[in-house]
Amino acid sequence: MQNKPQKQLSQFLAGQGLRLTVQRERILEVFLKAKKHVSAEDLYAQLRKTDPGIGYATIYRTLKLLAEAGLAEERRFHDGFTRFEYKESDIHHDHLICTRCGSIMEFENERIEALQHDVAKKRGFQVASHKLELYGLCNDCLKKDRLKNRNRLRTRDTHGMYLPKK
Amino acid sequence: MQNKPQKQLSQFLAGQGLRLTVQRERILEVFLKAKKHVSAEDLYAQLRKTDPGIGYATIYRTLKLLAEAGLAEERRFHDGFTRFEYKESDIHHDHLICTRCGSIMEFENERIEALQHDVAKKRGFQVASHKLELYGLCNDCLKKDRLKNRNRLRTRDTHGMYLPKK
DNA sequence: AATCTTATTGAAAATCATTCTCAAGAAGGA
DNA sequence: TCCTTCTTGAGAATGATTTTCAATAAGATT
Repeated sequence: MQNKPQKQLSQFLAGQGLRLTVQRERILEVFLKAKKHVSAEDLYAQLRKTDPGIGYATIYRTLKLLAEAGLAEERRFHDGFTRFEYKESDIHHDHLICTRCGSIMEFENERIEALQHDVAKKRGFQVASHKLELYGLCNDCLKKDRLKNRNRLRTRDTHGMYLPKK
Repeated sequence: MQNKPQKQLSQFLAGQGLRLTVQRERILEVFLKAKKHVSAEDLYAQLRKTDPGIGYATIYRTLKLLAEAGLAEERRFHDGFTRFEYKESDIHHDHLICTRCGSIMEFENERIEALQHDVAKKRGFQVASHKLELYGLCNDCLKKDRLKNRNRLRTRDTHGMYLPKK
């Protein structure tokens, strides 16, 4: 069961009259090992360590292929470039994105999905896919903020005024 | 009350030590008249009819200003470019986007918003803003599909096979 | 294994929306 | 009117992604 994605790719390629190349195998391999939400740049940086000859174009092309093969999903958040995510199953999930540290968390909520369909139905709209992203501050960043505030409190003077830094 | 947006802009500019120019006035005017979700290109096309001298850069710059002044909101859907929408109030709304004809509809649903906050709270995440987009087929496009299918049924032969086109 | 066809690759050029640069032109205060 | 500083328009620059094209490699055929 370990090489299911590989099989899925080669079957897709065969079905389309396309060829399985070393580059495609390597890109898939690194893509699977990578953390979620990888950009083409991430993959390029990772791949050039082991496959120095590989080009940007090939990575972009292969990523697109993986998406067509159902192995990857294309995501665009608000930082200007496209990220890809391994698609393990058909379970859809949404994202929480920290605007300070850039971390991305996932969640799923069937009640939200149900309400979305209600809204659409009311308008005669047939939903094919959706995108829900919550932007804000993650727990870690909030913690750091609280720490900073606590320190600030400690450096007030006797009148309760903040002392100048340093 | 008709020129509230104009006032809002000039107050914003004054507050920032910026200047109210004819270009800015014209762009705001056309922006307000335009349909929702205008791109810089839309505005450029519209403006060049009456103000042929105006440049792309000025439009982009002004649109950004309008956003800072709280008059416009920047939106990025999945067609590659940025659209701006007049912000009439603080009521947030989400979008239904037809992937065939490109039409964009709006909706608001407080129950969805409430659930979003629940999800975030559970992770210690502080939501500042969010984005919810439903992609699919709008009522009109679905109607057209149904029509097409009906015609197709009528042109089957006596064995129930579809007849070749034309 | 040798051959042939056609997909694939890498490098560099092209794209395209958006941003920046900079000299010339306006706003608005003195 | 003069002066300072902001703004403008044209075109160059940016930067992620695509395309081009000649060289290379997959995989089918012999």
